[in-house]
Amino acid sequence: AIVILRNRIFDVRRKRQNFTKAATVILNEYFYNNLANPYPTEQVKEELAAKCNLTVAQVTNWFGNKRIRFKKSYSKGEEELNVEESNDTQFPESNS
Amino acid sequence: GGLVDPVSLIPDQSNSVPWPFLIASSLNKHGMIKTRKRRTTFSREQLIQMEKTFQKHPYLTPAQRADLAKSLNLAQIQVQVWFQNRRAKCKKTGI
DNA sequence: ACGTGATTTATGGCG
DNA sequence: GACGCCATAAATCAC
Repeated sequence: AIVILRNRIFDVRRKRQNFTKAATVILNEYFYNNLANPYPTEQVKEELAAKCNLTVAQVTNWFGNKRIRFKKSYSKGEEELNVEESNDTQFPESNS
Repeated sequence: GGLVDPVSLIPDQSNSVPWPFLIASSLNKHGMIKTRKRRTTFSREQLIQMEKTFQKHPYLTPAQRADLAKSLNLAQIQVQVWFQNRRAKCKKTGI
């Protein structure tokens, strides 16, 4: 924890490194065993984090990325849901 | 002994629809599915100005918000949301 | 160049 | 009812 804080303060930039194979296995196991509801509670996140030797924030990020990427890969190749698009909600444009 | 295809680990629930493949979308006033605003990436100047303002006042009054939005050519809601997210980040990093 | 972990806009719910 | 916070979606960044 202190190391993390020091890294922040001293702007220690290091390469983003992937999680260990073991950690990925544990996270995937939970994800696919709970596909109907892949939203671990705070407590479960803590348990997973401990088992994986990760922070809770990292576990949260992992599930966020996993959900959206799984959904994308799953719906890829599936038939399009025909969704009515409405032009009636317009947003203010911003120069970006 | 190779790796198992993760999808084969999916428990047998093929007759029930798993998770958000039935998404509860919100509807607009006409009962149509509302389209989500595309995520815009703010310009460097916009970010610099908002950050500068944030350091002075993490919470904006409506008047300050209106002025800032106007000067950056952003919608007020975008400025408002940016400050909310900025506060959340502040809290997350503990700074 | 891509994959994957992290960060940035935007939404809905709740207090 | 406007506003803040939270968890999250989805796009984007960046190693």
